[in-house]
Amino acid sequence: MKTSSDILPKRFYSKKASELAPKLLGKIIHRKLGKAVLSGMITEVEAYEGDNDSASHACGGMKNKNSTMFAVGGTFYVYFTYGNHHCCNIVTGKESEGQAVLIRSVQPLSGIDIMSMNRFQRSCENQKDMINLTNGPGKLCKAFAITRNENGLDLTEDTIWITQGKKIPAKNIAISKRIGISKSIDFPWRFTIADNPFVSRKP
DNA sequence: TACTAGATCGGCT
DNA sequence: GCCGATCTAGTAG
Repeated sequence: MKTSSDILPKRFYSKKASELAPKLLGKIIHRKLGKAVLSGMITEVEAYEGDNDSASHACGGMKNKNSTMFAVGGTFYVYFTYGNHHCCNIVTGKESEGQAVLIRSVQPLSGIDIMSMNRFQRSCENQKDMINLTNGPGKLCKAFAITRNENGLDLTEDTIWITQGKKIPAKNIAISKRIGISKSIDFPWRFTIADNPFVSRKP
């Protein structure tokens, strides 16, 4: 069991989104749910910056919907899209910069039965179910029971927090173009752990 | 296995 | 109205 000293400090999040994103790979995200704690290793992320990034929610300035994205680095930003999907982001940089890293996939580590019930209303039966549990932004939010109620949380507090986890060597990080957007699609700001099956799509 | 379309709803035009 | 940082089921090959 991790201790609180492993929680990544606020200053860890003070970098630009595109610099921080690869460093988040291999980190462990934890989410307290009642008496249980769900956790998973981050395997896939995408960076979204404010300026020069027309795909970012922050592009065009602060609005009601995206105001959390302009919070200080280390804040959790959750938004709702396509009718029934939530996506979760980690805000980076300084306050009012509007940068964030989208978490696209994690590898389930603990609380797997609870995640599976959240998503399938049944237990995982095989490896395929395990992968399908959290290999996409909407999927992992459902498995972790993340909704807009969690928007704006501080990632150094004890509801949702991130710990050091495993260090991923640079050569095991695959870089590719972002997925699922129609603007600024050429930015190489998608980072995945090479050879890890828990990603939404191979680069 | 690969591609296509429908679901579904909050916020912006 | 329309569109979206998605997912799933369905059809074709």
